[in-house]
Amino acid sequence: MISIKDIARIVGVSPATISRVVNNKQYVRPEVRQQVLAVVKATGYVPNKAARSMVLKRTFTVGIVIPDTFNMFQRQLFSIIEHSLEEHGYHTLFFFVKWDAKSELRSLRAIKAEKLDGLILIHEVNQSEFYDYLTEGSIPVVLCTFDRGLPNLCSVHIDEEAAAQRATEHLIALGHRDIGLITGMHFSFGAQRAKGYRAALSAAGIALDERRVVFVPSYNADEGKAGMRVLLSRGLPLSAVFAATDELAIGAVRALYEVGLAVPRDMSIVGFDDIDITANLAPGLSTIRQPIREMGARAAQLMSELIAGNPVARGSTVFGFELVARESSAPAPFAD
Amino acid sequence: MISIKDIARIVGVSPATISRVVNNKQYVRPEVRQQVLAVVKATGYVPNKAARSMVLKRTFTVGIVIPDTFNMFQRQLFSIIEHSLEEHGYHTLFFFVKWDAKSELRSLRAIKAEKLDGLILIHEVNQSEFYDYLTEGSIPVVLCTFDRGLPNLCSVHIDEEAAAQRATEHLIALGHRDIGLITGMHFSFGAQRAKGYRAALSAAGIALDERRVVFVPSYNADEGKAGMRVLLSRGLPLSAVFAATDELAIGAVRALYEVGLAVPRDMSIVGFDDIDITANLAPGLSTIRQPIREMGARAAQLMSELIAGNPVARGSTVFGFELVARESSAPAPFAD
DNA sequence: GTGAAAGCGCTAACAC
DNA sequence: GTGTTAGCGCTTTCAC
Repeated sequence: MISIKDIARIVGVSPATISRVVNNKQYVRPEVRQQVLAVVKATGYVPNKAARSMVLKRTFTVGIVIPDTFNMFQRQLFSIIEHSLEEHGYHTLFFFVKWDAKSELRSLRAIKAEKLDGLILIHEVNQSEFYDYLTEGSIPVVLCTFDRGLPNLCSVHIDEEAAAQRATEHLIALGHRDIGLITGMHFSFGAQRAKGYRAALSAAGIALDERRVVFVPSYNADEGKAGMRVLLSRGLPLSAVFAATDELAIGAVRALYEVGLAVPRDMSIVGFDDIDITANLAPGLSTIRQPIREMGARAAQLMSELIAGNPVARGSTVFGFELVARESSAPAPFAD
Repeated sequence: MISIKDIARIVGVSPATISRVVNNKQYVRPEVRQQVLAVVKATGYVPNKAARSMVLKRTFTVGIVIPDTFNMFQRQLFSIIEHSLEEHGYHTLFFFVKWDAKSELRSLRAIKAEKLDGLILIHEVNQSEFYDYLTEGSIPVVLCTFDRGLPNLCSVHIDEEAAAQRATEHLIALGHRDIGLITGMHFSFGAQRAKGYRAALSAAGIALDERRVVFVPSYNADEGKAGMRVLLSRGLPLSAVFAATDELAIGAVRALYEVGLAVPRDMSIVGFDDIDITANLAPGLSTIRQPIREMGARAAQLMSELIAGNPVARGSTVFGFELVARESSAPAPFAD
């Protein structure tokens, strides 16, 4: 591999001069600069990042911790963050972590070894050892789409509970009273969205029946299908279901389809997240839109400020959400 | 940041000994080894990867080049590759590249700077400068889901044309004669799948009408919707459409829904890839299944062999495919 | 078994 | 303006 010394030898100057040119520093005669640039181009020389980061003690790389089985919302989000970070001059290194202690600790080790400039979490880890590392201040940290009440960390998210309440209220406003909930275990948003659902029913004076609530292990379409089957099997009146993610909603619609029920004719469905695909389903899925672009861009920007050492307000940045009513939710039968 | 010297000082031995322990080398007294391990654990010491890779001239990192706007198939694929690579002891660094020369060249620079142990491409780049780098042999390379007839590179893919032909034949076997095609520009698979479609029609003695073929700029649902609208606007008889990806198919179904047409009652649709979501749509999408797990695992395994310097057969590894018939394709009206 | 020393590729003082 | 030097954190001979 061609190194800075090789270039120096070819041009007939010292490595220091090459370094100055490559890093756009002053104090190089224009002619020399041109010569160096020419040789760099001809040889395809690119400075070794490892060597560079060793002396600079900066890696220009920020880590992104995401769930091993990231869903479409998270996929969109991390694409956005990656792009924003790139605009701020940072590379991105992904750490896929599973929902178990071993995986978290292994990732933590890897993260430490990389000597990253910063870390963005899209995945809620659980190990206290992990949080100790995050809060000890050795690295700038931004939590994205959740917070944990850690006051000295920056986080970017929406009001999950209020949003879920809004989704449920939408169904109530359409005249539905027998409203089910499919949500997931793990990750605090699953419980927060359940809380919003309960709050909406309660505010509308609808008695909460826990048999209309299903917690599934994960947030994908397969689980949504399974969850809807459980709901149907309980035999209670049910005219609408709020699913805690769009993917759960998609699976729920599928379960209905398999038993010959149509959406929204026989059942209204509302999802959550407004992932790309929802608008293109048939019927289009009513859902809660998170301002994903703005959230991702803000996370990247906060990170960049944090790394630069600029003063940044710690704590939560709470974004607004929006109900997007599409075809999957319709007035309840016999609604007055 | 705590370094090997710190550990050495604490334990009261030399850095060399610490290195031996950390890397599981021989020639360390058991007692000393235990002591070192204890201090490593207590301090949370993790060797600096940059320093390590500088002396070893290995980074234990393989790059994955993926399209900036990766689709769900590619998302599944790179998750699989990432996991497999991890099992082989490698980290993964992603390079998102756009379909333009500037982006490709920028990524190429970044790739060179990282001094990666290997590179897997899920994205077909175009710049000859990029291919020069890939073929010059300075780094192990595996192409995944495509090949470019570069005999000295390893590639893993299916027979795109045969698979597309199979998809089209499925529609023909259901009695369809007026079959449209929606496919994309860029990436050779778009053209290969179009070729398979044409071959199937031709083999069945169905005259090819180019007005039933639409090339859209990209492979997502929005484009599928746009493509279907174009097809409908041309006013030709049409009872079935083959979409070159599942996402295109999803958009096509949506376009039909918006004008009050139902699948498969009014139109049969076949997609391609068998992404996760297709089985959970309503109706489920008939499609071509690529053996994505096997392909991803093989790509990772080839890479690992290549890095180890083991002899590996260069050229293409061609995997089989499978037609998955679900509800979106049904017999043609008036089929005999 | 263990330590001292060299060196990986680069940047940043500090001379000149 | 430019070169010399030291050193980032690590591994690896080579003495001992």
